[in-house]
Amino acid sequence: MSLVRPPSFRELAERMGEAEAVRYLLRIGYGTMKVVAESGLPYHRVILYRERVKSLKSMEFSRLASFYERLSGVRSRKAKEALISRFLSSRVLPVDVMVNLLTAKPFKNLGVGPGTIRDSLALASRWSPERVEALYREYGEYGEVAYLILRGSSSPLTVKEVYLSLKLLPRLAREDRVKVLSSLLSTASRIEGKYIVRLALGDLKLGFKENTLLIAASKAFNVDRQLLENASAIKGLAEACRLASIGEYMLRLVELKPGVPFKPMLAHLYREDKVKFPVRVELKYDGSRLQIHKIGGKVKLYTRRLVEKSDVLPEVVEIARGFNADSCIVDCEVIAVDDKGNPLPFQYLLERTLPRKYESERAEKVRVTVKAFDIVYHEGRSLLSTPLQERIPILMSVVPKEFLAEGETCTTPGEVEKYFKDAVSRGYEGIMVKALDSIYEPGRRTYTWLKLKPLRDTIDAVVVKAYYGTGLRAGYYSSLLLAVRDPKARKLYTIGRVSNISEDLMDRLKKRFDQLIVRRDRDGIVLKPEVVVEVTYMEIQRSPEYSSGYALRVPKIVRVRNDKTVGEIDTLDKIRELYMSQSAVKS
DNA sequence: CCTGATGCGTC
DNA sequence: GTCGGAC
DNA sequence: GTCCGACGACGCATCAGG
Repeated sequence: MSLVRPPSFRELAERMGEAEAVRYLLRIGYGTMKVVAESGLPYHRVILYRERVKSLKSMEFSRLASFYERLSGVRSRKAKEALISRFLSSRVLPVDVMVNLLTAKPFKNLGVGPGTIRDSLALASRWSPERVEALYREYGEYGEVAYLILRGSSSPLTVKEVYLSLKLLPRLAREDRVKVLSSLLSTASRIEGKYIVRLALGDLKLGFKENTLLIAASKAFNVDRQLLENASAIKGLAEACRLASIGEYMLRLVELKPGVPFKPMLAHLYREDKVKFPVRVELKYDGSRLQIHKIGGKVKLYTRRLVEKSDVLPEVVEIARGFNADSCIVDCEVIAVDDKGNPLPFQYLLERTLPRKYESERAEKVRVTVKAFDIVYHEGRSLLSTPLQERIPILMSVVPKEFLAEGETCTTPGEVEKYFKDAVSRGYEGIMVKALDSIYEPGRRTYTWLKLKPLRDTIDAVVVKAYYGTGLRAGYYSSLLLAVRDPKARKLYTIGRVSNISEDLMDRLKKRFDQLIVRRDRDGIVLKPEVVVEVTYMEIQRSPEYSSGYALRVPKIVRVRNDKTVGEIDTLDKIRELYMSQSAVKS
């Protein structure tokens, strides 16, 4: 038996530092959990060291958390702007990091949602997951729940430690994600816990988003707002702010170039008083936005949120190879089509655009094509400030006719009306109306682009369940499950949920619903079918989810029908008919 | 191996 | 994708 | 007018659990 006591973790850490000590133990064959036990360090920190993070030194996370608190404490946007502006000017951290910590954007795809948070909080607080979830229902948000149930420790976390731990999550199995999160939460103070939860969910609930931050940054660094906006659409907000902090001249250097995706320009809903003649009207195709970048033989495709789809849609890459330009960026809609080239319902398209990998069987089942409607870069030249009327001829010279969105010029309301009616009768989603003198403003929603859609039929349906709201809607029933009747089977069949309910109406409905409760379940109250509502929608889809076999896409409440009883609501047969009449127009 | 829960991104 | 609501 | 928060449907990806 050896008389030499092996060195304790303390001694090792003093000799070589915490990180090295952990790695030493791992090297000599200790498992992660054994290192945790031996060192007394929190699990997340051991994992970080295991992943070769050298130092965790940086600003204390508690300082950031109290800044978050101050921000959420002030109500007016002006005040928030001022606080953010001062924070950014302070440069306590690199500017892009500060921006990221305010938008939580880097924490958007961690594979963490309410379920993971519930389990992590349960583990950290030793409450049961059921009780944690019950609190969530009451408060509508997990940050507050964390604040309520964590015991709170005073061990100082650093910003870097939290940042890196969260960024690590996607690479871990779910079980380990829960362990890392709960380790962070056990180490944190209660306020810190609240914001760790919110960061992990990618939503800080500070009452502002990118636009407010952008204005604050333009003030903090004294740069032109338009310039910053433009740079942000191309480089992302964090990078644009970093450039702004160096100097306005850096923003001027940011230019569109093929291969670098940018946020596409968006349209407002049509309003008659917003139309500026002459306009270009175009068919509105029911597909997904797609940016085609071409540079020499290389083609890159990006979605609206800048997700690259080049490998998933090889047909589109092939189409782009045929464009009559060496370099260009074309804005278009990708749609699903049948063998004859006729548009298919949106559902089909999802089977092609959602997968992350290309599979030939899928491609054979659902074909896709594109309908291009704009060009923003051509042979080395940005066309962002070139008016639409000049971009269109360039587009037409680059893109073969079959891949162009159908459109024409209108100079009077009558012509627009005629074009619209024709588009609807041909089964299209509606039309776009664009001012001919408009420039292309990346990332902005402007009134120079308008989308006009037809009013659809309405359906009278009965409310069979009401769901608890979350966040600001906690305590209300903010969404309603609807059903139609089948007179033959004498049964009700669900057709989906609807949620655009004003606070006023929610109050009134709550009183009625509370009289009709059949039973409560985990996410809402099941009701005696009595309250009738009239709803409208964009489209009826086949549904695997609802018992009717159909669901409403983009459903909207029109009004509550106090004059109708369950016996008088619409029937399943009518839903079937409406569905059939849709597909009939399309083919 | 299948199924359900969860998360994500499209509209 | 939509809507309601605050500012 | 602008911005934000709270919501709808779908299908795919991933993973835990039977």
